[in-house]
Amino acid sequence: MNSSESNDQSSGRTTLRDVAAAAGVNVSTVSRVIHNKGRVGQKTRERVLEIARNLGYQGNPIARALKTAQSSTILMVVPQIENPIFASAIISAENAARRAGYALLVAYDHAGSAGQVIDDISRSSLIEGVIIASFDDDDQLRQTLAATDKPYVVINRVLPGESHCIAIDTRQASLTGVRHLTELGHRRIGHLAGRLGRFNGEMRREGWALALKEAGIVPETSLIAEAGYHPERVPKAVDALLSAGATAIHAATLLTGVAAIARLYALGKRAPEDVSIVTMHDDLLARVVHPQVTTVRLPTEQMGALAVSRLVAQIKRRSAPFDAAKDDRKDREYGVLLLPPGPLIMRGSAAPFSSEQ
Amino acid sequence: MNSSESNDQSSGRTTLRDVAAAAGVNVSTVSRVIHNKGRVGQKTRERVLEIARNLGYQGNPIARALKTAQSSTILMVVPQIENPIFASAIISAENAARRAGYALLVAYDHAGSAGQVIDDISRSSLIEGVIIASFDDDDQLRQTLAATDKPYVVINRVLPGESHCIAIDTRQASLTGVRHLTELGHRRIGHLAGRLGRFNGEMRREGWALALKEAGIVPETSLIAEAGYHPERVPKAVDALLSAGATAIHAATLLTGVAAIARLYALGKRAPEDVSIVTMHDDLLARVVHPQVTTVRLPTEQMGALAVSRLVAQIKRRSAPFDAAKDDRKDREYGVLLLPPGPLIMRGSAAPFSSEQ
DNA sequence: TAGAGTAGAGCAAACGTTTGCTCTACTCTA
DNA sequence: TAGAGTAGAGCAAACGTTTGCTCTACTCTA
Repeated sequence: MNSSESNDQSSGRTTLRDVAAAAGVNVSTVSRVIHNKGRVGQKTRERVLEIARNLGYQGNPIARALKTAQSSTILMVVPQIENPIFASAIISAENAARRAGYALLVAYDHAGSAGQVIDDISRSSLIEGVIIASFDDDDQLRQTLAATDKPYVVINRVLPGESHCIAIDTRQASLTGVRHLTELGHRRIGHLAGRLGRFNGEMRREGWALALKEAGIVPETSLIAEAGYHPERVPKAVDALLSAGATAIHAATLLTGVAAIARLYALGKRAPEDVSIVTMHDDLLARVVHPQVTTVRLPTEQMGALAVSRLVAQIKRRSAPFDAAKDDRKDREYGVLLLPPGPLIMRGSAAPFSSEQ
Repeated sequence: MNSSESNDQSSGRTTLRDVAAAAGVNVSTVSRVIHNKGRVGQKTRERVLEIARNLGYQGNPIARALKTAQSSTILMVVPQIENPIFASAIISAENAARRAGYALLVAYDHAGSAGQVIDDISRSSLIEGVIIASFDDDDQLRQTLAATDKPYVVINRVLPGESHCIAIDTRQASLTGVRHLTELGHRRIGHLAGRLGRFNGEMRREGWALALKEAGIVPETSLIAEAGYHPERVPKAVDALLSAGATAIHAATLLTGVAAIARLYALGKRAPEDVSIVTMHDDLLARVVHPQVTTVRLPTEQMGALAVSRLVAQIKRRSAPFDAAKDDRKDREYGVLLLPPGPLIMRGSAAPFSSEQ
């Protein structure tokens, strides 16, 4: 009845003012207690803390954000969420963000324009930085980045001239995978390519060629067939490689590698007896099919976590631009980061070359 | 030099005040123009609009949120992101949210406690509602929901006594799938079960049993083998079903269905020649293996989109609790929603029973 | 032509914080 | 014991909006 009786008459949520009133101190004191800032007496501190706890004070992130101009929110834009590489990057990024006190907004770039997504989201949320995975072409992505006034990190590709990139050295991954095949005695090794002309597609093709040359084999164009990330293009591509005499195939992605195995079955052939298959990225999928897939592990989780930590470092640097003392510790975090692939996981899809193949 | 020369001296971002000053009107007028609220003259409106455009005024979501107590942010908690069901629900939820003017925070519940996740996120973000997918048991989830003061929608399961649930009628999906097998002449149909005792596990088992009874077959316990969502448990489970004489298997999930096919290969058997496989949920995975998987499509995207629209309806209702006039239109959105499954997609993993099996 | 009505705008408070500055009452030192 | 120094607290402005209220200058109607 009494209007000063209860404070849940208005918003319902306990506010700094409520705590201050209950403790008989100024709101500024409560604020300082909560954030451990400024000097406040031992007894006052304890009393305020207890009252805050009793009243269930939570703090209003919005009000704090307005004052400090920091929303503690970052955005991650992905072009595909069903791709296990992005799924695992999202998981690890979300974990890393939460640990760093940031919330992660995830947006799916269904229109194929990361810039548009960023604009849309910015309308309803104040985001402090962006992690971008995108299939946009170099120029378009560069434009998007140029138009962004926020810190960002590009993942899963290297954009020439752009230093805030974190990618996986898939050239090395392909090299490792194909080397395994040459060591198994294969000489005619096909490459079921990703998207040629794009970063990851080219890296893989180069890795394939490198491993071949290493073994004294001349890479032949006829042993390259492009399928991108599209399983439906795999059968035709596999057929082409088989016609070219491939006894082994290096697939650019786990999904197309699995599809290649399926194609072999459909042709009445088998992996690895008739054709060996090696791909990259490890995931449930690799263990759920027969034969289980021999693959090079990719540090996708590391990529997600590092993207967050680099982004957060940028955000912090920006909010304290002249604090050079702290900067030196972070300086090494500048520059393109190309993560080495994980180990080769030998499972059942690759076997020694046999003259009967 | 002149402190009134430029406004990018402070935050850098154009503010309502900047626009008002440039247009020679009060900030309140600008606000009304931007939001189409209140009466403002035609000429003033146009002038303000143009100046706002020229200055690149964007609006500050944080300030708006503080004033209106609406952050336009919702949280989606998922227990697995690599599960294609959740991946597709996330995609569609994110799209629906963005269209409704909301941003979607995605959090991965790695600790198996949705409540903890909600608390953590609430610390850094003001969220208006929560979409929860969880593997917590009924009691734990109920506790979490009771502790939440925000609107919520539980997806992918029905919690007895809880009306804000959206699930897929997987009993019907299993019925459809198994009926297909009985129609193909199979009599001994094994069930590669999900997690028995849990909602989706039980629904599927019931659907399997229903279809059997429909065909005059008595469901036998020996024809049920539990594998959950764990592919590594599939081989043993499949072996058990085969020992029990199964000529066909209904797998509770696409992933275990695929693993079952792999197990057959490992045993020197084949699908569908030796054993037919039918599962549920359609996804790239179903088309990437050999044989391609016969499956019952699940409306996972619809589930994600509906979760958002129901949640948003709840949020709106809460912010205008006494506006009964608008309510009647939304009333039908109350109550548990059990979405009918999609059609059976016939691919290569199920074939007519043959006496040679 | 006088009075009522209204369209178009401005004023000012408020949302819940943070933080620079000020004030008070001590505790030291010389 | 007087003066300087400091610990502990409060004051008040500000972040960028939204919105109820007020004010002014019209345009009507009788």
